[in-house]
Amino acid sequence: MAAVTSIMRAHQILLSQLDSLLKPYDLTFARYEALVLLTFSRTGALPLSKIGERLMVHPTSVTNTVDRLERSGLVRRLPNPRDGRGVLAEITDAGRDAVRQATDDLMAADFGLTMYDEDELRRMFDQLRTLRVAAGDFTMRQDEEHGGLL
Amino acid sequence: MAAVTSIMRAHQILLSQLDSLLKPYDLTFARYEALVLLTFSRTGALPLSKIGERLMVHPTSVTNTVDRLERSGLVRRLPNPRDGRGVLAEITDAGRDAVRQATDDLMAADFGLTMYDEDELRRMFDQLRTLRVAAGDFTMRQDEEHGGLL
DNA sequence: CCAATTTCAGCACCACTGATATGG
DNA sequence: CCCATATCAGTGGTGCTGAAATTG
Repeated sequence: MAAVTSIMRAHQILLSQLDSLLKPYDLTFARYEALVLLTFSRTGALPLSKIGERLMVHPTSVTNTVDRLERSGLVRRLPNPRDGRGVLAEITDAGRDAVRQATDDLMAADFGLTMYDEDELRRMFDQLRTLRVAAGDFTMRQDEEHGGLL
Repeated sequence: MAAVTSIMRAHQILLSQLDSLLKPYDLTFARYEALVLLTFSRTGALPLSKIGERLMVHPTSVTNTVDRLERSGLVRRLPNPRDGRGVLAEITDAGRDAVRQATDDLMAADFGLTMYDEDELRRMFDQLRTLRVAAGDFTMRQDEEHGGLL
């Protein structure tokens, strides 16, 4: 139970710090993750379905996230040329600028994890990986590089 | 960044599992935490302000949580005899029953952390403690025991 | 007069369900 | 005909802000 509470609180603390840092760019952490994913795709565009898979979010949530990004001009929707049912979200130049600046700010703040060194962060990742694997994370094919950022 | 993402996903995975387990009792994890806190207080009643401190949630969120618990009959509101401005949330018999059964279920499911042994869970708690301390968690006085559960 | 406690209205966000239109 | 993709409407939960009433 103590471990569960720790994860819940850690999430709460981190999210509030990151969202504060991202606010100037009209981004939330969820929207930032989606933008980063697009940045590291080969063509800067991905089907919404693929975004949902990678980020492990519900299809309706992807629609909502892309709506919000599109309204801010950071992304634009395109019909998927390889699937008439599908829609691509393509990052715009403004989107690339926003990601770049936001990432600079996040890195300057060590993603809110200044209190840990490299080894501790790696151990934390390794430990939580066990839980994520058990839940079916990490099961997608790595046919698109994303710089190991996600 | 990888560590941040891990914490976010771990939270997402755990919360969805725990909420599923708690649904039969008309509880969410947030409401369950509040009930547990009351269970381990001496008199079974606490001021809303203290609940907010302990759980690190906003005053308006405490009001909302207690509203929901009161509607389900798991808690009742009382005026605070030691502060005319204050309100106590007192756990009811139905509330104690719900906590007992819900806790049994959660323990049977190892709180969604079956894949870890005792040592790993302790290490995880210790590691995340650093972050929580930096954010001001753990700073309240321990004038009420809560069984080390929170 | 100022501060603390609680509540309320309202807003943003996330997760989900169920239904629907369209295309593979 | 069935399945996949995406969208929409709507619900519940959480987290906040700003304002108000009450009391210390």
